[in-house]
Amino acid sequence: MTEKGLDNFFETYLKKEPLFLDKSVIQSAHTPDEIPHREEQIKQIANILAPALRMERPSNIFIYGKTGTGKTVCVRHTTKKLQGVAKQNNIQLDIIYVNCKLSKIADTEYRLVAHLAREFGKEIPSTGLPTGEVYNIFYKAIDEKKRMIVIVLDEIDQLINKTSDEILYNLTRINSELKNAQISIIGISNDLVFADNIDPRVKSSLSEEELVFPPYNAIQIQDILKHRTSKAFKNNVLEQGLLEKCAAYAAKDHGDARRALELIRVAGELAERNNEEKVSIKHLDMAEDKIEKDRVIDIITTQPLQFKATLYAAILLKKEKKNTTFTGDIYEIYKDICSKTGLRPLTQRRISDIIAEFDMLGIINAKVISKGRYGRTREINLAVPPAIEPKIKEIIVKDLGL
DNA sequence: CGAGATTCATGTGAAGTATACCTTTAGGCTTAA
DNA sequence: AAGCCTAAAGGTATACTTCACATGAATCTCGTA
Repeated sequence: MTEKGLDNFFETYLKKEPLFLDKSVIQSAHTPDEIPHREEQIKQIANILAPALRMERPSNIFIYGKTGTGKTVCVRHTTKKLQGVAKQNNIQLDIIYVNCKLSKIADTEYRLVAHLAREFGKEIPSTGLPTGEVYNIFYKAIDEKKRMIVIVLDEIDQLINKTSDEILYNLTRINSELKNAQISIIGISNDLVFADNIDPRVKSSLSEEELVFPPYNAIQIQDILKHRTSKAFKNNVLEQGLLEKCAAYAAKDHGDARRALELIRVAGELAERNNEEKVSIKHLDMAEDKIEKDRVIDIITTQPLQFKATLYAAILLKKEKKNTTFTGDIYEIYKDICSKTGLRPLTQRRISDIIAEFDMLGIINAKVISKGRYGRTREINLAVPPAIEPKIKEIIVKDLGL
């Protein structure tokens, strides 16, 4: 594009009628004022948390529900309101929200507690301190004055699966050590059976109250979509039947409202980019692809080099022969890649773990199978759409300097 | 022919190692009175 | 003498390695019909 062309481009962009009225309303960070079909749950959470306003420690809450059932939104909404009232009445109440899944923020006990302490303005080094010491710093930081603290641990199942349930034990035990402050924990889990695997002692103290968020049905998702899109989009830019279709997409396996909202937002962005006046079903399909693509690419670019090399081996191997691959094959190719790039090869033991992690991330499907006489291994398949494989390869090749 | 033993290739758990980073402590140097 | 800097000592978390044992169905072996 020439300079002149670029000028023109921005000029026309500015003149162009935007399709959006207020895009932020359907972005994932947005906490709406009204949450349809969750009145009951919000009421319950509010009831449980209300004692905080009288400086009585609210019961710990454990919330289950699949993705996109409004768990996070409801908790954020309720805590926000709670904090608002507390502030007006000069009540010392802190709400801390931690998403355990966001890579590297809180994926070990140390990092979680360090993160919490940092929320209270303490400097915690990334490594080197005993975990117990970090707990102490945290205790001291919060126990300075009389206050209530509500800690929201989102996607807590990820954290516990990766480490152990000791973290929860320590956290629930903190209260007995505190003189002034009191903390209350809200755990949010996507995994419905997750709590069955944790220490019963921990479980009973953590889930003094339990809430289950059922999936939305298609009608409810439509409702939510209507509600939000009416604020986000201009009138009449959504093609007839689009919301219904979008809701149907999202309700395919279970009612995932977050996904529905993301779909419609991305569809809108795509339509706008193509200078179209209406968002149509075509865009919805494109959006579905784009979301998946962005998700995968985002995960891959942030992986360490060794992980990339491993994934590259899996991709190469898939090209070579169409049928499924096994750990040993991948390891051989991986070693080749290492020697070509000067990367220090890791052991097969480690690669096995890396493969398992990619499985968790949903980048590959790995199933442990026994081939009888011919041993036992993982049966590995790429789980990324073939369309974006070249893109992934490109990224990895560049990063590995091949 | 069928039950039990064997076998393979790797899964998996535990313990050990390397690295990077932390705090504490003690000694040496500087500085100011 | 007090204050500050530096280096050594002693400690931790994390990512990885090493070691050793666990797995589980295809295949083999061998006793029996």
